[in-house]
Amino acid sequence: MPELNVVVVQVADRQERAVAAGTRAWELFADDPAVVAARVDGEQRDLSHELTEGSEVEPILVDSDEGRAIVRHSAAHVLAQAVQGLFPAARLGIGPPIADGFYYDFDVQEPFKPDDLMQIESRMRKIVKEGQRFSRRTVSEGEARAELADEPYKLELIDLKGSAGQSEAEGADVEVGGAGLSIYDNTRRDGSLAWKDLCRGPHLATTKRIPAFKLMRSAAAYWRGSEQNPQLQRIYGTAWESKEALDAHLERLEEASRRDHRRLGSELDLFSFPDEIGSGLALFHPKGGILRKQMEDYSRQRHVEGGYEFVYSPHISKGSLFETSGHLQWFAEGMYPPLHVDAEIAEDGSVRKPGQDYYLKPMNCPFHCLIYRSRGRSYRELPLRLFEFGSVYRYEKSGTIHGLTRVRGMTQDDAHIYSTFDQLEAELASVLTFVLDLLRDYGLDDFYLELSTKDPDKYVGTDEIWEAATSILEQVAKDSGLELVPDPGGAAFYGPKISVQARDAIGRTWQMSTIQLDFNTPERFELEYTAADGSRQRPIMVHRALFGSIERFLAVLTEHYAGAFPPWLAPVQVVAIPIAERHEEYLTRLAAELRGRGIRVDVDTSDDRMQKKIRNAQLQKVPFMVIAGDRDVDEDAVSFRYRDGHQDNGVPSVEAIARIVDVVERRVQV
RNA sequence: GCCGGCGUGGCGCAAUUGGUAGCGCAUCCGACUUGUAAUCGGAAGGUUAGGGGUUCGAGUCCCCUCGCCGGCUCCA
Repeated sequence: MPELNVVVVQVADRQERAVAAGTRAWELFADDPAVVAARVDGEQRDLSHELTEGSEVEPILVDSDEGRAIVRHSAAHVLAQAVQGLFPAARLGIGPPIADGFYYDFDVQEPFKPDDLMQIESRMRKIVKEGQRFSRRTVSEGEARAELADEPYKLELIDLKGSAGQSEAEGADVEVGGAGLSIYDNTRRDGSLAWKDLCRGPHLATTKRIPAFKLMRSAAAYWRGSEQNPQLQRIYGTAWESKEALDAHLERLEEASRRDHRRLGSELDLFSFPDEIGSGLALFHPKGGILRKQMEDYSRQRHVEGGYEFVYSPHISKGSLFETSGHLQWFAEGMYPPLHVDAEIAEDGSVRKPGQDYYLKPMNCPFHCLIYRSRGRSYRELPLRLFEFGSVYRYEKSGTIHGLTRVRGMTQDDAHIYSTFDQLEAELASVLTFVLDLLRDYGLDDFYLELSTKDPDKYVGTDEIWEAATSILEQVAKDSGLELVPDPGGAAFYGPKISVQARDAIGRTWQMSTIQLDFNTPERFELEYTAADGSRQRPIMVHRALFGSIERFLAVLTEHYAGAFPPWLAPVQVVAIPIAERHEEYLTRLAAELRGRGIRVDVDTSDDRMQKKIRNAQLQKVPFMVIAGDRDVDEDAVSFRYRDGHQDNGVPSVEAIARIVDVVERRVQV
């Protein structure tokens, strides 16, 4: 029997082996159920892949990112088979693996209903049980077209592939990526064909190897991601390497929903969105107001220290300002429509005065530019840092509004820095440090950076300035020591940017701060400064917002802390709980002292039972409960109870006050 | 904006095949004062998001509007 030499790469070692010709990848791994596919010479392959001389073969384990993607991709095929079984008229879109799961898009007459999902899922379970084999065969374009004649969307994908262009549809490369075309057959144990799909693979050996999955929801999605295209019905599912991993994922989702700031916002009485006001417009209640004020006060203090100057600008302006800035030309649909004022119509209906259009401002920068331009500027004044908590209004599409994270009215902690090119590097470095320090003070400390660079099809300014500015940004980002993720082509047309992404307590990432260079706006506003040599120069403008918007930042903090804010931010820092009515006076005196030290404290003098008061404070996630009964009063002490339920009894009141004040001043979490 | 789902007192929920709206918490009143997550009793509170229609009869069925939720698209 002819032999081959192959290299088997296990986790910790490489070993050369001679195997019989015709050996398939799975044979190297003794049919280990944890191995779902193989990496052969750098390419992901099915376990049934036939090895060739010199192949380097590495197992892909089910609990790796690649392994889970293969499980999910296979689950997507099972989903599609189940759907076409139940709804033979359903035409296939694409069905890729995604973070935490998979989806498949279908063109169907009737959108799926919740009951349909249950039916589909149970049919999927049958298919999994059947243990259908996934087998790959390569086909010519003509063969593929013939076999998929009934699947117009697949044919379109083949067209796209043929027409040189990379397919832009997310996930489409999963169907037709790589060199040739391949079709995956699902065959039953008796060898009959159950289903097939155009697909690059790889897949699991059989459907039975899908360890755990669940359908999550259905929703419409535009074909190939474009609003111009028809909508298909998408079914989302999740799939994992084990039942335990699936359960853990579902538990994470529940945890996320327990932390949902919209829910906590009403439970903790922080804010609301009354229908009477309008979509995406929030009302901050007193407790939310305290949080917001704390955030703003501390931010202001840091900005003073950082050399920013504070400015204010109105919420509305004549349209001409936004013509100068370019907003009306490019982003009018993102702005509230104008208020038309001052028009006068004569008796005979003729226009005596045409009137003016005023707009709610969607950004603060035009105003700051006018402040810059209000008089001649010298290079000695630069960098000039203008800061404002500026409230802006954007007419976001109705379907995109989401709690405090996507609103129509928001307040940005916005600043614009006008700088010479020579100052740029030092200024950007200090801004980035400033940003990260501030975010850390609010308890976020796990970051990475994203560098968005020029979109070659859409930009203003010279290539030289883009290159120079981009390399400065990159240098600054690298010097921070943080992970840097490139975002090629992601820049706005007017300049590159760095954005700071923060991971929260349960590992989700949020885009927080952005530091954005702008070569365009100074031009449009004809901003200048007089340089040392007397020449007129144009400053470079930097837009930066640290919180992004206060509303959004509050939402992120709420979810990060699950509503249990660190004491310095907590709306109520201390609840004093008397065990009986006769202890109220003692606690009232203590509370007065705390209040004198700037602590937000309530004494619960309601006629509830003390246990009930503890429960209420606990549900409100108050950081400190100080409880006093006879023993404490006698000893001039209090008993602490913390949010985690642990207690510390008989603490002398002087020490108790010091402890609370200390934690608040140090801005630490308890 | 698009597709789908949902919309019952402040909040969370219930109302068999369409038969005339209930419960818990919160609120108010009264009693009780009790060492670490819910004391007891009573009262008040809803033209079932709004409008139109079908029906002897609509919270339940149909249409429109508004809002919310989940995705898609968008996010200067």
